[in-house]
Amino acid sequence: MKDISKRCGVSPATVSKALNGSPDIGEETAENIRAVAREMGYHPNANARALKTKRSNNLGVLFIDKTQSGLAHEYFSSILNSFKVEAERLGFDITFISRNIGGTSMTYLEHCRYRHCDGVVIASVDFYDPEVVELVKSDIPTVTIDHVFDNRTAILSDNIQSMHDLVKYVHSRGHRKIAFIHGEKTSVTQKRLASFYKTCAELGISVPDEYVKPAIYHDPESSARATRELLALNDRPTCIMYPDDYSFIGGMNEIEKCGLTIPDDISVTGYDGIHLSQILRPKLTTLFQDAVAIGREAAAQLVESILSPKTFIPKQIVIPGRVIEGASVKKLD
Amino acid sequence: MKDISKRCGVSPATVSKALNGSPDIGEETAENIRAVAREMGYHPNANARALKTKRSNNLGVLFIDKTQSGLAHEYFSSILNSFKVEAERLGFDITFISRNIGGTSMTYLEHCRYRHCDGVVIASVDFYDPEVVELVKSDIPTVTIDHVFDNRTAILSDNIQSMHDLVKYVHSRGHRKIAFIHGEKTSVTQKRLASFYKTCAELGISVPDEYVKPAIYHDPESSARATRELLALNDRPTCIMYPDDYSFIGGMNEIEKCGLTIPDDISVTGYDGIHLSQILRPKLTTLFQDAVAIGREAAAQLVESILSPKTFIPKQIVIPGRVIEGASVKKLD
DNA sequence: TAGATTTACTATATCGTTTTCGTGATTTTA
DNA sequence: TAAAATCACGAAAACGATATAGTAAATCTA
Repeated sequence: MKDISKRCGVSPATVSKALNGSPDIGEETAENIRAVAREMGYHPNANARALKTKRSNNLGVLFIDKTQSGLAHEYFSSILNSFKVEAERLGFDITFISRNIGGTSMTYLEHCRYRHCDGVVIASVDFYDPEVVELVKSDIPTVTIDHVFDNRTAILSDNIQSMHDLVKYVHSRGHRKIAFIHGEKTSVTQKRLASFYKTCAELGISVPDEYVKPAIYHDPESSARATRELLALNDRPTCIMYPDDYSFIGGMNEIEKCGLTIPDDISVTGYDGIHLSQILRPKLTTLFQDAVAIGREAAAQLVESILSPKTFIPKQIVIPGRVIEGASVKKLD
Repeated sequence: MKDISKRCGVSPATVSKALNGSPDIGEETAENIRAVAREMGYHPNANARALKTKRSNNLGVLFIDKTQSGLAHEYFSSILNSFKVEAERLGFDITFISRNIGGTSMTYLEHCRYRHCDGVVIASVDFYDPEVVELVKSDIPTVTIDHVFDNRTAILSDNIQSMHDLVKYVHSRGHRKIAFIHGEKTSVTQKRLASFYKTCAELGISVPDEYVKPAIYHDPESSARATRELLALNDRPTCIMYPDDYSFIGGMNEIEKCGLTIPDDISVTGYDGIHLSQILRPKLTTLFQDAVAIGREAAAQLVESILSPKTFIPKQIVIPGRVIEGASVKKLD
């Protein structure tokens, strides 16, 4: 900038203003400065800018999946990608937040401060981890996904309505003996489970305790085990609802091992609507969660809360899902 | 830091040195300063530090999959995750490099300069894109994955040896009519294809042209089409080798649609060794690419080249793969 | 013991921006 | 036409750290 100012015969302050489109610079001068800057290959230094403005244009991303498998879960990797795209469109880069940077362990909050993140999106973590709570309670704007903190913005997949729709669909196909394999206990699971019971009750379906089995999200092994138990029952369900599409694979193997065919002998549903679910044969009937919308909305809200801290009101945004009708739920008569 | 210096009755310079473990500070003073810093909740400002030292401790990541599906490809998302973990261990954060930050489009190189990345890892992009070439030719240290640039460090999955091993395994199971569905033309594909032909030649297997079909990586549709063509041949292959595990799903559907069973009627192999391949039944025989080692090595090399620019010699590191024996290749006699 | 070296620390400049306040010139207003 | 307002720009400080060069005191050397 100094060089540019010399070449243009103006002060560095003027260059800064011209480049940032400040109104109190003459049109002619500004145009000239911009031209020279382009010609000299000038590019701003984000660090210097961040230092002075106290805005880094950097968003933190706190995404830990417990399995440490990285970004294996398509639902979350898809949210992340969508978040990234929208954030970049709005002029923000993203930085992964982690403890254990360079041996010296810092808390999530410390890492955010170190990198001067303007805001943080939090998903797929243990929301009861004290370090996560500390971060959420700090003055750094946060958006959480699929979990609500008091007076903080959250983006939520509509698990209640979605589960309702899915059960209703299964019911509409004539099923009355519906089993549900659910994931480990989180607020998401609780919502789905409650909605499952409630919808069944509304539809006049009774749900024996042995039709509801616990498993682990994204873990085909545990779903296989649950499936085995369900198939061994005297009064078998006619439809098994899986905690997610990926877990279903485990169930699928079990079902085929018993010599049963989907959907002729037993019907199934998934959850998530990942790409894989639609290339399996039969196509899986599942609940599509709009990860793209969730990620985009998370970025949009976070940025808005950063740019307009005074007027921004924390809110909970619920993103609707949608039943994808595959061919895995047989029509009974 | 100023506050700390006042509280300790020393100068800010002393504080800086004490905190960075500089040798020319008295042990007692340093200890006291560290204690006070901890007590006052001091944390360094990465931007200020970067501004002064010209080192951001930030690594750029250039990862574009052409399908814009984000991080859907498990091989790459796994490399990325491993890279991230190792980079963080070494004290570096990572930043995604992209054009189109905040509307104003910048080149990859410009983005790197803007964020002052100390180095960049490049994978899964169009390596002939002029912007990628510009970045690689710049003074910013780079590491590429599965592609070699002159005088630059590259980490390569050993496609030649791997393909050799895989074909040899299939041959050892008695197969002589082996078809190969390959991905779109990249240097990786060329290596695998060449190795396929060479190994077949060595083993005395002739490969009719119609046994080699093009498809698109990670695209079950195109693999399904290729499979259809192969199954329609008068002289069917006894084994089909797929470009990757995920694509195989498309082939699997086609095979089952024909009423054929894997591996009794036809054998198959995958490539990548993603988690999915091992939960399918039958387990897929595939070639495991060590994505974790690749990512880790990429980070290690990149950081070394940053820390020791004088002595670092660009190199190509080849990471071996490994045949995972599933149950998808039948033993013929 | 005088000079040389080492130790422990400080003063100051600087990294590349932005921001605040000020100023002279020009234009508008009454 | 004199006073007020506006315009276009500059001077200088500041953001939070580090690096360089220097200094006084303590220690060593011959």
